[in-house]
Amino acid sequence: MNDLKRADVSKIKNMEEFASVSGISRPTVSKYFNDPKSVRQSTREKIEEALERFDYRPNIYAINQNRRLTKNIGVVVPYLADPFFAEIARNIERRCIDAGYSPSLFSSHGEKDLESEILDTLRSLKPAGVLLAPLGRRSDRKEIERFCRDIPTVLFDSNIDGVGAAFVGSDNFQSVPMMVDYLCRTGAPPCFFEMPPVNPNANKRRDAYIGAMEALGHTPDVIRVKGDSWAFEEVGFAGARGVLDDGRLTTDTVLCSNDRLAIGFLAGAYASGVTVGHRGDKALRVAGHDDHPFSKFTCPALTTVSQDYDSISNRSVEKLFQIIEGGRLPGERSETLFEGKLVMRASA
Amino acid sequence: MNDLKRADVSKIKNMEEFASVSGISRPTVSKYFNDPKSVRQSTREKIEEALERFDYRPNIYAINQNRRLTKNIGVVVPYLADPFFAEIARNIERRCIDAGYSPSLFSSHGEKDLESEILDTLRSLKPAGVLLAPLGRRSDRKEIERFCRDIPTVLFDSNIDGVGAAFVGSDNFQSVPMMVDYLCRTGAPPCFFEMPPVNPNANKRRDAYIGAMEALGHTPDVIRVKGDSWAFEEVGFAGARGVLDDGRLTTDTVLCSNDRLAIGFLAGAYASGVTVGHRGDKALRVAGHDDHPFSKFTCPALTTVSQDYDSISNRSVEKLFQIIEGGRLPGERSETLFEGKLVMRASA
DNA sequence: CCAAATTCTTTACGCGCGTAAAATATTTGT
DNA sequence: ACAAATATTTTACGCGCGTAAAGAATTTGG
Repeated sequence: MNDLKRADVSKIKNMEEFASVSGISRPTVSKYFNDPKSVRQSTREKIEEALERFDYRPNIYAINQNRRLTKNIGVVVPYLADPFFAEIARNIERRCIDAGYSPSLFSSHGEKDLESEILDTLRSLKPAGVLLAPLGRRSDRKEIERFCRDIPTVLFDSNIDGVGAAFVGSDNFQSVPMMVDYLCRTGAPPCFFEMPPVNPNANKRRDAYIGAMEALGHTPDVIRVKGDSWAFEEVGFAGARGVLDDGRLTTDTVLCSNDRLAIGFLAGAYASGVTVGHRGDKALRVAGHDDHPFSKFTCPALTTVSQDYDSISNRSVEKLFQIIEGGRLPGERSETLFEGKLVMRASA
Repeated sequence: MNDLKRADVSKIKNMEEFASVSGISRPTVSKYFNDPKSVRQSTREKIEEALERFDYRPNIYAINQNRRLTKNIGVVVPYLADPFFAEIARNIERRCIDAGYSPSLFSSHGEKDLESEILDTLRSLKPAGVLLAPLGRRSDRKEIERFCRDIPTVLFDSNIDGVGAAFVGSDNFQSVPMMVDYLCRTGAPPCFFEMPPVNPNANKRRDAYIGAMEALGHTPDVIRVKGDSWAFEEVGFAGARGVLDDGRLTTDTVLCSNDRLAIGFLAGAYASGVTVGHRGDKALRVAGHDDHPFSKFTCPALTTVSQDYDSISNRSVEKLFQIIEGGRLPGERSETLFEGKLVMRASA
């Protein structure tokens, strides 16, 4: 009674106290918090009743110190200021929480050193698993390999051959040819507008473009502009102005290697007084790739290929849980590629 | 020697082992990790030398369990898919890391419940302090108040009167009148295009608009459109189409309550075939507020008021550190407002 | 109603580190 | 070179919880 009264005024400070006010032993309470279903129904009710009267949460530091494996999931994206990744991160976080894990979100901000730093930080978090969208070509491959050997890691968005337990992304060799095909059916064959590839997707898309054009009997025309930062819009803008003002374009149709580049391109075209749209009265057609959240709101709205955020994030998380809960069976490294869908808007 | 050899092959597993291989006692090593400058130079060198030979990092869970106060900083933004917040978060994270703290980033995703959940999670992280940009009107005020009583918290971007140790944001009553003044000098007085305010800034901006118009001898004209989600672009798009197609506009100049709304408005105007720009041959002038990272790339580029990301994030962090390191002196609740700068682009 | 199976309690130890106190060593100032 | 100031070592305890083992209590099945 004395204990109860004290606990009533001041807050519960540890599991011992909480166990006593709930009338259950501490080890059982501990078991409850690890998995509520692992204790008898009547016991569970007692605990949950106490949980309503007193607000107590186990100390996560003490928990994690003693568990072999924490319930933490690391989530790393290359660039959080890109709404594409923000959206995927959002999805992933929710899935993890729903599955009883604690996600921690990190952004490499396009910097190799920061990416490595983050991996180091993650190590000390002793996470159950990690979902990693690498920077790509900028990444320190060795570093990431080492990391993946120690901690179950699923790569997404940007692949690194043979690294990690699985890869989930989109199938550029399906989506790009589809877009090329569409553009050729509806007008002039496109040129391909790209910047120095900061990640492997960019390369694959170029190769896919070239293959698709050749398959259709057209000569590929790749235009590479300068700029290797993650400020894609800026690069696209400057590139467009350069290309347009110099009259370097041999076709009136431009396929950009991603939407952000296309958004910059559109702005550049506008600034140069070049009209864009799929209708005949416009000077140029411009298409992108990714269905970036803002692509709906460009002027004109951007024709693009949608990447299925939901599927990619869901599958990544599923894969990771399989590996974690399957007890780290090596199995084979799996690659899951989702197909893109053509999104026809006004720009092409 | 035996110890050394063992440590050489297998990795260092705790501070005890690391202390022995570095020839320093554990408590001193502990002191070093808390603050490298707190030990003698020669000792520090010995430790850092050992640190290069063996890669050891103290177990953060054990550290945080025993420290009265952790070195964690919580960072909460309302909506991470908004590049504005992504950018601020980036700045804040860097500052925290540089100051030797570990930031943890959370996004409320526009959901009240999630915001409260995050505060709960933060509590159990026992952070030294928290930087919180609240959802605003959607926030659970009581909940946030309780939180701020327990943990040193600096609010930013969106104020809640009297809550938290400090507020850092931008001065809407300076920036909006400045924009109104500019628009009136260069053309017709603007109407104000807004959505139901999800945060106090929206309200303040409307009031500032009304005040500024009256001060200039014009009749304010506030147009409110439907939609109370955080999908501002969508709301702006639909709102623009509605307003334009119905001919509800009484002026050719539109001031939007923020850039994201303006981006949607521009897309809507384009879709409705209404030209936008500051030059006389355009049908409409449109201005925004915030200097959103994408505002440079709209068509036409958006005239807006820049919020100084850097200053806001820096000052927020500074304030928090003052409070943390000043030993939680209550002091007075300070409010810091930064002035915006007019950014003249093509849209108005 | 009884034995078997399950679940709980008790007891006890350990995780890796912070931290305090007292003893010892090193540096500093003069 | 010596006393004072500072830094380090030793020793020891505790943080809050996971977890294991053994015995006591409860539930289950027939």
